[in-house]
Amino acid sequence: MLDIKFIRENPKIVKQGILNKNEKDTVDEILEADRERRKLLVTVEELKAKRNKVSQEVGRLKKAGENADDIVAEMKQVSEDIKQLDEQLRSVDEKLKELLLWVPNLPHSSVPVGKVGKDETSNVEVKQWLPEGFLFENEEPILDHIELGKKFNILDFERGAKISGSGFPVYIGKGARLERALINFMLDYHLDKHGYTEIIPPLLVNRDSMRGTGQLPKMQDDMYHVEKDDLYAIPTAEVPITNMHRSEVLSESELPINYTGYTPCFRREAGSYGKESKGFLRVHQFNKVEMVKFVKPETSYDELNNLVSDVEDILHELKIPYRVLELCTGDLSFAAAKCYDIETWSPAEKKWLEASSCSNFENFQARRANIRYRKDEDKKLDFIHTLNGSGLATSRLMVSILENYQTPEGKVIVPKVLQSYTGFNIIG
RNA sequence: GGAGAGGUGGCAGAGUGGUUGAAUGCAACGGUCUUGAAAACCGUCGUACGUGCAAGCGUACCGAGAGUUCGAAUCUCUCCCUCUCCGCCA
Repeated sequence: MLDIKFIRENPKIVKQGILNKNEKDTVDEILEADRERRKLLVTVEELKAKRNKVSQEVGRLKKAGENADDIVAEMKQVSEDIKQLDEQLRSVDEKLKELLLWVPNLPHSSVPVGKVGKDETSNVEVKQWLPEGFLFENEEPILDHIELGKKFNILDFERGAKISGSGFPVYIGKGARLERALINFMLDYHLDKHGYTEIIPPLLVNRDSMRGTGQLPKMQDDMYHVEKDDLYAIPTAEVPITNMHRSEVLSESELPINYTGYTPCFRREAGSYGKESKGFLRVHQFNKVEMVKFVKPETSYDELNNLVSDVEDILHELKIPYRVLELCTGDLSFAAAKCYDIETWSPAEKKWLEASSCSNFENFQARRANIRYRKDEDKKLDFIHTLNGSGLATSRLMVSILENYQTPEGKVIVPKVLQSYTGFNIIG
């Protein structure tokens, strides 16, 4: 959520940011509601001040045994007016809040501006890393991850569709073990090498949590919702973990807070059928190790770099070719001010696949979720900055691992760092 | 699912419907004392919004919402949450 004062004072900047993000510009509507709200507020507060004052006077008069009927009658009318104005105010207030919830975060000034219209072509590749001996062109025929999954009986998309519907993969035997190895390896690495604290959060969360991180109201249709209890299945561990500190005041000395956690993630992906939807490329349930940071505002861009570097470490260990993209304004998510995507290479698709997204939300989520810290220097409260990054999503990563680690003999080698976790070195 | 108890400031804990934003204690912060520290003593010590160049002023907030009243932390109703016990269950 943006600060209404900031919008009031910088409408042009806000409008430009919204335009660059291809979101709906409601700034004028907001300013109008804000003006109306303040006008009503001044009027009603003056009346309330009067009521408070006179009511005290009534008390004094009655105590002294004097008659107060006249001013009581007058105050009765004032109270009636207050009641009406309060009702108007409440309605304007609600409208304003709703409008504000739909305003996206503004892109950081360093973010490349995309062309008008939803556009990812202005994303900038800032880095590419390839393991030793890697070639983009393979001499031997390459099987894609679906064929490999079938061949070794380690992945079963058809049975997943039978059990739940398409997009719910089943992992079998060595596939399941490899998946679990990957999760454990990544978690252990972040804990031991990067110093994160592990969280196992709830997978169903309430409305306030979804609003806090910015999924609601915009992404309503993309989420699984348990109607009976009004709970949402998490689309990412970002939601429960960031909301751990919702409505809390943290002390400066405990920042930065670095959490990591593994959870399944659930996404309805409404309306996305047909587009890159085969196998693991787009699923309704997948596994992800997530990293979440709560930091002081002045450190958040350094922390964003740390986040990307923590993801890269994992890929170096796994020896998976990847590239880092700096997203342009048109490709930035609703809540992000700046974001790097990390994409891993799929030799069968001959494509880069998004396996991680590292974002700085600045104080956008902190405002929505009311997460603040008390500064040492002046003891004042301020919003913290939140960041998160996938470290990483196993589905896309699994595609890259299976496809990149194929041997000419038609087997798949388990990446070295995972072997102690899997207990086997080869599939097939 | 059934029964009961409770929700007040960072915490603990008062609060006959009328200078109560809220006693008191602890914690925290500043100071005096001390070679230093502790103790003791003195002082400060909520947040948000609005308004003003500013000092300031105003309003709201005692789980949430509605009601009674000139006036509600205090009375009434509804809801939410937490805890305890019983039942069911992994």
